[in-house]
Amino acid sequence: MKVQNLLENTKQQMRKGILELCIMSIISDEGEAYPSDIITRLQESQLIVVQGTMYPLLARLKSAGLLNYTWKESDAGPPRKYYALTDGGSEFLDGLMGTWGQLVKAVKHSTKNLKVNK
Amino acid sequence: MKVQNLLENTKQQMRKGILELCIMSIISDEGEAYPSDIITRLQESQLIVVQGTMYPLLARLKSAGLLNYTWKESDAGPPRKYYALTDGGSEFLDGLMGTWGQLVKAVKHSTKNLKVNK
DNA sequence: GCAAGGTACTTTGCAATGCAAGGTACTATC
DNA sequence: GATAGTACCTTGCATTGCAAAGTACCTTGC
Repeated sequence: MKVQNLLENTKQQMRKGILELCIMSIISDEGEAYPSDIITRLQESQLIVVQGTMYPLLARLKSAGLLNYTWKESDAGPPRKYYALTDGGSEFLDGLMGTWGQLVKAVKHSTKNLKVNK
Repeated sequence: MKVQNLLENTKQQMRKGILELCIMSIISDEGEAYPSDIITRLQESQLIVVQGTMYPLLARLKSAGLLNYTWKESDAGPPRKYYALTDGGSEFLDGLMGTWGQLVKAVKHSTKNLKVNK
C-alpha cells in the first residue's frame, strides 16, 4: 500500500467520531435541518459526507433519543425530514464538545515537540 | 442505550485515527521507543491505549515501511523492541499533522456558532 | 397524461480497526 | 524451582463510514 493511500485512509479514520459532533452542531445552529442540507453545510467546512453515511448516522441518533424529526413539504421536490435536537441531544452535544476539547489538548500535548506543531 | 454510554462510545470513536499521529509523534520525539514506553507516554496526555491496540498498530506501520525496529537488551526483564521512524515515516507524520490541522479547522468552522466553543 | 429529470430518503454489504481477553517468553529474586 | 514482574503477540468481536443500488415524490415539457 502506498503512503499516499495510507494518508487518505488515516484521514478518513480521523474524521470518524467527529461527524456526530459537527452534524449535531449544525442542527443546533439551524434549529432544524434536513439531511441533504446538512451535507451541504458540512462541505462548507471541507468535510465531505455522503448520504450513505448521513442517513444511518441520523437514524442512530434518532433511535438514541438525541434527535427527533418532522416531515415538511418542500417548495420543489419530495417532502423533507427535518431533524431537531431533543433535550437529551443538547446535553449530548455539550458532552461531545467537552470530549473534543480534551482530545485536542491531548494531541497538542503529544505533539508539542514537533516542529510542525505550533 | 444510555446517553452516558453513547458518550463513551463516541469518545472512543473520536480517538480512532489520531492514535497514529500521537504515537508517531512520540517516537519522533524520543528518537526511538518501545511499545510499553509509548503507552506510558500517551497516558501523560490522557490517552489510554492498551496493548491490544498498540501492537497491531505498530505492526501495521512497520509493514507499511513507516517504522523499523531493533531489539535491545533491558536492564531488567525481556528484551525490548525499539521502534524508530523511517524517512517515509517522517514524511507521513508531516502529512498527518497537516490532516489534523485541517480537521481541527473544519470542526471549528462547523461549531463556530456554538456557545461552548471558543 | 406521461416521460424525463431533479431532489430526497433508505438499505445492503464491505472493510477498517480499537479493544478485551488470553497467551507466550524472558529475567530476577528468594 | 517457584513466584513475580516486564514485555511481546494473537484471536475474535463490535462499531461504523462508505460505495452502490433502490424507492419515492415532485416539476417540467411535450
